[in-house]
This record gives sequence, C-alpha cells and structure tokens, in this order.
Amino acid sequence: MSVRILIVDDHPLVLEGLKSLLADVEEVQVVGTATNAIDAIAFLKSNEVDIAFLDINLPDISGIDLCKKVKDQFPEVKTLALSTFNERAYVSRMIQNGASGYLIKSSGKEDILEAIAQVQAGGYFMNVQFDQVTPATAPKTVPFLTRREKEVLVLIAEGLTNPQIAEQLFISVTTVNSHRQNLLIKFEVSNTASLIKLAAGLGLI
Amino acid sequence: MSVRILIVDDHPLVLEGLKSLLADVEEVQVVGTATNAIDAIAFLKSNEVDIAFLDINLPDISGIDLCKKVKDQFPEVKTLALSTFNERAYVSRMIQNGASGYLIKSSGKEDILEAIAQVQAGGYFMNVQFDQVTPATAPKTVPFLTRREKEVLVLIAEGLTNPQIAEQLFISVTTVNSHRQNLLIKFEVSNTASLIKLAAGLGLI
DNA sequence: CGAAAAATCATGCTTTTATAGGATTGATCT
DNA sequence: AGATCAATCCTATAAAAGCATGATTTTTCG
Repeated sequence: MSVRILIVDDHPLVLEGLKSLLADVEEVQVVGTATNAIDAIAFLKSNEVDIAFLDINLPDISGIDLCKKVKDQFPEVKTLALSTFNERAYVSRMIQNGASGYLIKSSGKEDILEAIAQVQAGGYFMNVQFDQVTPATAPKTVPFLTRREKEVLVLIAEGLTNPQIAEQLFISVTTVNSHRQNLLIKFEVSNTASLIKLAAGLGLI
Repeated sequence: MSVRILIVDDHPLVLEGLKSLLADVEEVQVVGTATNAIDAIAFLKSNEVDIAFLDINLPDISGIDLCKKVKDQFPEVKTLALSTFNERAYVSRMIQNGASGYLIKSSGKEDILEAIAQVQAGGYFMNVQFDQVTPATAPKTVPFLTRREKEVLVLIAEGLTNPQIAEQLFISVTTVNSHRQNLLIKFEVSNTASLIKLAAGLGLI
C-alpha cells in the first residue's frame, strides 16, 4: 500500500511542484491538497491520510498551530513541516507540537522521499543544519522514538516528574519509567541531563 | 576626527587583541577599556565615546542589561554586542535593547572595521545570520551565574553526577550539590530536566 | 491470521537529586 | 571595619531516577 500524503501550502507553485514530483513515485500518493488550515482539517475529517506536509506560513493560522490541531484531532496522522528557511525556533516548536520532521522547500527529490520513508516508519527527518551544532551533540543520529516516547520526552523536558507524567497521560508510574528508560537507551545516555541536552540540540524539544 | 571606542570585556585577551588590532588604524581610537559594567558606566560618565563594544558575559551584570543601561543613560553612544558563536541566543535581546550590531569574537579585522564604519554611520552591522528573531521565545532573563556555577552547569549537562563532578573539580559532593541547588533557584526550576532545557535554549551549554 | 512492535504494568534495589537547615573561610567593596 | 558574597563544607530526609528482569495486553503489519 502506498503512503497517502496531504499537502498544505498556500503557494500554488510549491503545491504543484511537490505533486508532480511525487506523481511518478509508486510508494507515495498525494491524496489531497489544501491552501489553508480550514480546508486541511476538513479534508482530514473525511479522508485517510498518513502524512501531512504543513507549510509554516499559512494565510489563516500558522503551521505551528495547525500542527497542534492536527495532532490533537488526528493523532495517527504524521506531520512534516515545510519551510523556506532554516528557522530553528519554528522547528523546535513544530516538533513540540508533534511534528515528525522538518523539510526545507529547496530539498531535492531524494530528501523528500527519505523524509517520507523515515516519518512513515515512525522516525524523524530533519535536513536543516542550524549553523554550528556543538561537537558533542552533532554527529548523533536522531534515535527512533515511538509516539509515547516522544510524549514522555516532551513532558520530561517541561520539568514534570514521573508521577506527574503518569497523571497527565493516565498511565502508571512504572510505565512512564519504562518509556523513560527506553529513551535513555535510545539516546545512549545515562541520565536526564544528557538526555535533555541531546534532545534540545536535535531540536526535539 | 577618529571614532572613539570603549571596549567592555572581562577577557583580557579579547581586550588586548581588539586594542592592538585597532591601534594602527587612523580612523579609530580606543579611548578606554573596562572589564565590568560598573567601570564601563563610570567611564562613560566622564568621557565621550562614539561606540561601545559590549561583551555579552560580564562578571557583574549581563551585557544585555548593560546595553539597556547604556542606551538609557547615554543614548548617543552606539553599542555593539560582542559574542562567541554559541551565545547567539542573547543577541536578539541585545538588539532589542538598542544595540546597533553584533560581532562574533572570531571576526577578522575587516569585519570589525566594517562594523565600526556601519555603526558610526548610523546603520547596523551583523556578521552572523541568525535565522530570524524568535517571536515567542524572547523574554526570559539569563540569570547571573558565578564562575563555579557555570562550571557545574556544564558538567551536569555533560551527564556527570554529583560525585563525578566533585571528583573533577576536587571539591566535596556537598559543595557540588550546593551549586546545583543554586542553579535551580536562579533558573527558577525544580529539576535537572528543566534546568538543562533552559540553559540549552539560552545557549549556555 | 500470526509475528513483531509498542504500550502497559509489576517488584526490588541502588544511586542520585531535591530540599532544608545550617556553618566557615576568604575575597571584595564601601 | 563591617558588610556582602562566593565558595566551601556539613547533617539529614524524602523524593525521584536509574537499573534489572519479566510479564501481559494491544496495535500494527506482512
């Protein structure tokens, strides 16, 4: 089965460009497009979509807010931020709002397909280089995180303790702790400080 | 008439480097130097200065606050932020506080002269393109940290535990813990996760 | 459907952090 | 000379996090 894509961007050029670029790829199918947030939400209500490409600059609401709305109402839909620039601040906020990746519009076909593959598999994709990344955090690849792990990571970064996270997510403390341990393992660190530093450096929080 | 420069930086190396670099330039004259904010203000009270170079990290108050003070008390003095590359987070706030530009410390002579010329002419200079000014993440004062606190903070971020930090700094675990608690208080957080997230966001680690 | 992955929960134990209350020394500033 | 502050150290307790090991139930996917 092919990956179903929704593209949300107010620039017809980008829309058409992406569409035609993905037209001859078998594994991917652009099932819909929208030029604003309202249309995008409406489309998601009546169609099944795997990945939504969200432009950061939209006429009605910002892509960041739209991302949040999408994740709230359609948690199974994965989102990928589209932007013209390396806007670090936006990236981290998109990720905070549940986006699985960030794609600059000047990306080539390979990058785009790579992004789709990564995200569809539950991972992240990010092809932006924010100036210099600190050497300690740079060469690390972004580990593969599950939906729950991402949620827990964000809540840890917000300063919540395991009991608080458990309450927030309506699960037991031991479960939270499991996710937490998995995060440590996946990031190859041994405590929260390193975890947060790495995650911050990777723009995940 | 030459441009009168005041340099404020607590690193003697930077001070001397800049001074000697500008020594043989006719149009520019370093009329004073200061290693802290108090001295800087005092100097400005009794001397005429065209441009003040302000380091972002100063022992007494932050360069950001100093910038504001200078612009309040001596509006005719133009200010230029001095920063190392990993302190970009502060820079937008310097600009917000009235700075006319931003120079990374690794800048070459040409850059520096160009900056002086631009700023003296009433313009702005910036030799690093830091994406864009972040809209939402701006307000949050960088707490003043002592030398030891900075050291401890960095080591925490590197994933060291209190006992390991103690060993590294040749001090007792309880002392490390004291510094750690002070960091939590100064950043107004209650655990390591929040601390590291904030510090990372501010470019401190 | 059946296998794999994810999410859930548990027990037990050790280490680390967080919090609270001090106290002493040395340097700096007024 | 007195005040302030950084840095150092201490005791003690509670809370949280880290580590090991394992099990059950959903979800997801081929």
